[in-house]
Amino acid sequence: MNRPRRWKSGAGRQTHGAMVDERSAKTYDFHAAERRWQATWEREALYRAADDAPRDKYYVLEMLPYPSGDLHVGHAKNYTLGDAVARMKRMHGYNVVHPMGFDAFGLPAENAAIARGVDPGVWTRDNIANMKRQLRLMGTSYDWSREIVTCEPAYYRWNQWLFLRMYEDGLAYKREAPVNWCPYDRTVLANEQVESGRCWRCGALVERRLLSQWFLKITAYVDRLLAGIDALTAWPDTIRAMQRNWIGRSDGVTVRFSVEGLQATIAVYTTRVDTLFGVTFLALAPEHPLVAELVQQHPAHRAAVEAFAETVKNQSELERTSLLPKSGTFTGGYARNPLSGERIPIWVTNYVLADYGTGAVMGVPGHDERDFSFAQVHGLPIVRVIDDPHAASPQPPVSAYTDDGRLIASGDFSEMNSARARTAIAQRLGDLGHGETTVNYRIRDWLISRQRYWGTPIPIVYCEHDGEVPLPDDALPVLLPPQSTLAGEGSPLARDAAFMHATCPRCGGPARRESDTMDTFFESSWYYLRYLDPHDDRLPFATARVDPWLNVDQYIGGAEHAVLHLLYARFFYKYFHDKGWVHGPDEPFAQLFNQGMVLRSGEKMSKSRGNVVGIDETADHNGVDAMRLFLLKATPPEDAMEWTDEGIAGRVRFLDRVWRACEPFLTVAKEAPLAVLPERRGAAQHEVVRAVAAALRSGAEETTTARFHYNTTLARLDELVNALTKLAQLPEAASDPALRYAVRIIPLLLAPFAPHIAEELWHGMGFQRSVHLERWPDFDPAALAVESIELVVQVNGKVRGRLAVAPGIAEDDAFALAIADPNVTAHLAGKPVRKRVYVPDKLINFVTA
RNA sequence: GGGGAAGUGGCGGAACGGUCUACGCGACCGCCUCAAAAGCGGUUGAGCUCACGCUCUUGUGGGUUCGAAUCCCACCUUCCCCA
Repeated sequence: MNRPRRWKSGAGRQTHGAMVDERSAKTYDFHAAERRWQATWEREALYRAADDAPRDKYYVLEMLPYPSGDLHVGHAKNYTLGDAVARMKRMHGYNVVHPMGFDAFGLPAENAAIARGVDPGVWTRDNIANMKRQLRLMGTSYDWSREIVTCEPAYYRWNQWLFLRMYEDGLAYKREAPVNWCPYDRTVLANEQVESGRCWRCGALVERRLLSQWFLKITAYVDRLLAGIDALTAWPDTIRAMQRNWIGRSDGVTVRFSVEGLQATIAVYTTRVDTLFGVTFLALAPEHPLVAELVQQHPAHRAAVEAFAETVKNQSELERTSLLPKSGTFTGGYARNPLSGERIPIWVTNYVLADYGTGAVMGVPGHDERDFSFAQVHGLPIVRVIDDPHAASPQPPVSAYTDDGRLIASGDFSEMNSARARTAIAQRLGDLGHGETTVNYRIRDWLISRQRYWGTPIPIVYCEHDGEVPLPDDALPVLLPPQSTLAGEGSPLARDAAFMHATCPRCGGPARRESDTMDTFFESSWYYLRYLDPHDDRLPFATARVDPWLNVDQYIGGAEHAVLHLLYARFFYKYFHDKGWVHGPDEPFAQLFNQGMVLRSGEKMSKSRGNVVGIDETADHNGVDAMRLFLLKATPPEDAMEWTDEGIAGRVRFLDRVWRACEPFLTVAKEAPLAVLPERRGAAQHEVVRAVAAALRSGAEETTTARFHYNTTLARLDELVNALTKLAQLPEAASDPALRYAVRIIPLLLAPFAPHIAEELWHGMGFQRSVHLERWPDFDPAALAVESIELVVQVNGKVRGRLAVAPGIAEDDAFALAIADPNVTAHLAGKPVRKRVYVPDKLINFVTA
């Protein structure tokens, strides 16, 4: 860890003592510089964001990390990008707030506690200490005075406070519902945390269980969440599309079927009401409330229906909706088609879910694939009511025809096209009182109950006399009891007698606490507001403190949170808006940037694959600046990049080249003026000054456009250092104004990307104040002007000549030169020129007949 | 099945209607050295040609245009999300 010098370049040191001394004086010692400057920045609180500063604000935020332990270079890519943006914005004069904290509740800590017998709090805080060390080691410019740790009572009490406000407003409620149960983590999961029927954390197949659970009513905001997506033009289209799909708005019709012998009707929701005349059965979820009445009416079917319901009960959503043949059984009951009057058998099936739509669907096997396969297995009739224009329908049909088309065998509606029929049939159903148009959403309320220990206790008690009672604010926080027994069946808190014992705030009688804790996504739904008022002990955040900073200008994180965190946070923010706790923009995150992963040998880095490249080793072997430069240089930041030993070595070499080119001239460079372009004595000087301007322009443009393709900016820096290396070899280089200008400005160009060597060079020139308090210089377009440009001459679109001409050459002169070019003349070969295209300073194109 | 993103030298990428391949990596040649490493300088898409040059080349095939990696259509492949 503390080896004083690096591992690869500057070779010979380890074997030839004389060379060590000779060369090391000239070689950049990144270890010493990086340690020294990190300590200095920390001591001077260089990155503290001032709340009262009058300058333009800029809030740059990286997604709150889970403190899982060691960071690797994949994490570093994310933080390096955010840090470069923050530094660049500071250099452009913005008052930047760039905070960091830890999403510290959650299952890994609890599972580690069970596996190794350590306290989850101790495990978490140890990890946080290590991660903070590593984040500092990376040279990041966080304002640590704003740090938050979500497992601390000073933070989670405000989760409880917010929960109580939502409870008062009817947005937090408890109900019994079939829920996703992960048998491995022994807790329920939100729908957003189930991926292809499996637990998002452990991959276990999720089961369905009927449990009483706490929900947040995100569906109350669904229209605003959907409409808001349109305004998020600075978000990646992929994320916007994913959120739209997840919300899943569909416009359809609710149809009510009367049931023979019962007063009740069965409501179904369909987007294909044009196929209503093709209904040959109704399919109910086994949990549908009418099932009990139907079996009472038809006792012969009771045993079969009840047995079926029992087998379905524990099936996962995946098993029910996509695997294997659909199963079901007849209830004995019949309904009537409200338009055709046809008699329709009522079945219970596994593929209809109780909590989606109405818990019942109309079975149209002629035009729906799942209905088709169900009808085939159970011998139900398959009727075509939409004409298939491509194929003469075989009888019986061999597949469902799911496209729109011309209606047939549909009474008055025959011959209409599907779109028109949907409107007409909805109208008729409305007139008859058998249905109406309905908007349906795929998204369901957010289930926040977790039957685990390491989370925010839900501030509710159950009183024998008053029932469910919310705690008053002055009873907060409800603290997590220490030393709970974590292993075993059921919720750890429920087994903690001392915790569970409570007093009813209403009647003073004995009460039992809620033993569920909150989903950790609750914490991360509002943390970015707490950063702006991190020590408030009266409110989660004060409106007057957060408003001036809102909203977040640039949010940076992985795409995996597209429908989890990013949807929840938007929901919370809209609620806060309604409460008047925040004002200003309608959305919390103005711009979103999804950075790509770091791969090793083509695979994602993970401990289980054993291909992790750690921060500590990389910092030790190559230096932090080299690591940052490689992460930014290899690809555009949104792309996945491959970590290679050759790639990082290339950046170590680059920094050595910077040092060798600049270090001998530091003492003479300090007084070089930056406001005016230096005298340029020859081509080498012109090239250096041009390269400076190109790098300045690139860095500024990538920042203001929020494209952040600093890979191209760093390419311009490579060119600058290449040019400077050449210039530095000329005699009398030390007195060259162009060289002094470049050496003076290079620390400023490096500052956002390689902050340590930038500071080392800057102080080497004799400046006392940090380079990170300096401005990004304006570039002078005059520096980009060249004496001679290459004008391309094409004949019929093919390059036939290149002319070296002065920029701004007159069109007539350019054509005269072009015509005189022997190769151009040869290709024109006396053919008449039909058209001449002229792009000034770029190209001429002769088009012949 | 639906939605989205992307296919450019040996490799990562640049260019996003005007010279295809900036910059880096790798490879090769030279200088320095007793030698090597490091460093510095140079070469590096393919084919044809003694050479001047010519032809081809941005997944494939069409289209628009004086001109297409870039815009449009179809297809192929890879990755991501939702079923």
